[in-house]
Amino acid sequence: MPPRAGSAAPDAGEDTLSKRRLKMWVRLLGVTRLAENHLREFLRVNHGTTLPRFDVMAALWRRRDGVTMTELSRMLLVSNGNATTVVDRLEADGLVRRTPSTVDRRTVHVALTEAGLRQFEILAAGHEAEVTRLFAQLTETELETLTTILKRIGRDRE
Amino acid sequence: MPPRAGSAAPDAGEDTLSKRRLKMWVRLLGVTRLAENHLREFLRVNHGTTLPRFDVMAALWRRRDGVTMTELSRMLLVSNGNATTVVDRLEADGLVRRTPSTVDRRTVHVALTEAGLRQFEILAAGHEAEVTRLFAQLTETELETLTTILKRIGRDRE
DNA sequence: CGTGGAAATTTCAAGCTTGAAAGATATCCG
DNA sequence: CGGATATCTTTCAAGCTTGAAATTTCCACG
Repeated sequence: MPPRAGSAAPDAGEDTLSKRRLKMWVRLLGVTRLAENHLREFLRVNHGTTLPRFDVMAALWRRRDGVTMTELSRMLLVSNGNATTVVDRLEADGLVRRTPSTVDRRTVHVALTEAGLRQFEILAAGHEAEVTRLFAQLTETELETLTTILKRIGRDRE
Repeated sequence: MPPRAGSAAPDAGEDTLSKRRLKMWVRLLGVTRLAENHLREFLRVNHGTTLPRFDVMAALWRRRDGVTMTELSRMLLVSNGNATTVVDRLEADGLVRRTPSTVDRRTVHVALTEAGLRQFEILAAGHEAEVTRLFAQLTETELETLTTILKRIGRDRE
């Protein structure tokens, strides 16, 4: 690999910018999968539940007065069919409730039940502790920097 | 929310450190899902393939002389059963090949076939371009910073 | 040499996920 | 009003994923 002659690159190694973006993405994916695997294991062993169920409950916790199925699937970045089946199971377990909308008969409002609310509060505490453990090695500065950059990426795409 | 009296926090808002870690994780997950959804769509529409298939092929590309099933599942951070089924399908399509190990009869070596190699080279070019587009808005500095922090997180956990 | 435990792979059931199609309802506009 | 178009949800087939069990093989140690 010959050094590019007239290049303005500040000698950050052999890689093109494109390759560096690719490597960053591979790392990003790796860190995310590692954390997801860890959290899945935690939820399974300590609470007998799963990541997708937790995600749905967390979304419904944030929007306490209820959301439509479409809103839910957009919040979670999953397909509408997926949202349906996870909500089906949670509903069967009495953790969420579907209520037909009165103003638009196409839509359904989904919300946590009392039982769902109580269970989520327990799950959330453990989950937060686990996330803290997972990222404990980050300094406050790194945390801020990371959050800032991630916000910038998400922009225009949410 | 009363400000904590003797706190040493540099007024970065109302959140505890723990909540900020949680929010960072939520952003991290969001950015990753967004990018994954985008890449899945790209592979499906432009190449008629899927993300897990691409991931397996990419791993086999990096380790050209072949890996065992266990190595493969560790590289991808997925279960061994999962690796088996994805490799099954790729093998049925003639893109990868299983070869029983001569030294350890429990293990199998998996590698890309010629056809798999050729296909992967095409996929990889498109994939890289797409990743570049996805993260185009990051400056070089941000890219370096992000990569450094992600490396630090991955450490001790890989 | 044998035996017991460890490691590699596959198999399987259950749940997750997507993308497309179908059915119901709403909205726009001529 | 009425028809075309769009939106919301569910359903379904196919593929993905996990975690546990079963099978085979290896290795350490008595």
